[in-house]
Amino acid sequence: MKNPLKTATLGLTSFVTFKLSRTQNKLNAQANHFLKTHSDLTLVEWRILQLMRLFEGASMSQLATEVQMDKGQLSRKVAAMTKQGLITTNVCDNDHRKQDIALTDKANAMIEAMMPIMKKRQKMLVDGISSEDLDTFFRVLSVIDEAAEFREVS
Amino acid sequence: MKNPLKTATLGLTSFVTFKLSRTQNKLNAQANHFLKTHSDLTLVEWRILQLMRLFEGASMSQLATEVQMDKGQLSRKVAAMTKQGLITTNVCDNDHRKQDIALTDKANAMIEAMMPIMKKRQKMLVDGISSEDLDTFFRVLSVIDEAAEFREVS
DNA sequence: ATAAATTGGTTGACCTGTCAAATACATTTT
DNA sequence: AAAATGTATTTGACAGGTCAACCAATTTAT
Repeated sequence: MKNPLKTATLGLTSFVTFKLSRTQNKLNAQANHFLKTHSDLTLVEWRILQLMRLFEGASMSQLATEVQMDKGQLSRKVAAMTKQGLITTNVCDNDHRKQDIALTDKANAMIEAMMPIMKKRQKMLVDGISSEDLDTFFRVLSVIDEAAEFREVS
Repeated sequence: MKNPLKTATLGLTSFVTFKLSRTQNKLNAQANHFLKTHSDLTLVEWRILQLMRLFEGASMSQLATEVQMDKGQLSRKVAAMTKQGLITTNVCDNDHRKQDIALTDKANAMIEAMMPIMKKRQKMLVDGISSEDLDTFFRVLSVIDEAAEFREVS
């Protein structure tokens, strides 16, 4: 254990958010590492590609709200990725405000190349955790996720 | 439920990191909201104050490694917060590289004023979760936290 | 039909996060 | 004691994230 959760030894234990944030930072760093060593994609780009793959046909604002991502950031990233040849955009026929966005073959190839590694990583992360524990984990996480929407205390 | 975890309905279920990141974003937004409506502190500033309170006497680099925070960012923030009168810095007598940093009365007052609200928030987040489930949650989180350090798959 | 409100997307400004290089002091080696 | 190495902090550069203003197209209300 190179870098133990020393916070546990202090009063921080009760602070769910400290631990979550810490782990989250480490996970991001790890994901970035894998992407950098196996592709030219950044984490943000990878996430956008995944999103587009999973929510095929969704508009930009749909994607943005779907994963709690800023629409401005998404807009800029989509523009950049279009320039890189990963995405094609066309104004929607029905609604001229919307953009029809789609993955190019190049993007799909990148996804296919990277996917096995990222799947292995996901498996590795939860390796050794029983499925009951994992269920509980997700259930608790989802309760916290909902509670994170409250804007009033007490 | 204003903003359900729709990801659960897709193949994303298996992606621990997507959910964690999503929840983490929402938690940050919530913390920022509480801090903004009840104080003049940003989330980063709040975290630094907490750190200094809990790891009293620690050097900047100790604090930084302790919570996975960039030392550069910390350095800049400490400078800014010193200007705001929240922190005092003095070059350490023993080792002239180090800075002895300490909270001012103003900072301590801010912490005391804010603490009850933030504690209530933490309670609210885990309200209704049984202590067994919460234990499991933290245990699983800590396994993931360790696995996040691996830099090789398969 | 026209004004008002809403929605999808873009842009600017600014703060946060990350990485690497630079600086300055301290310790170890020779 | 000088050179090399290590450590604490600062600074620069740049990507990522957030907020708010903005424009254009569409829908709703009058």
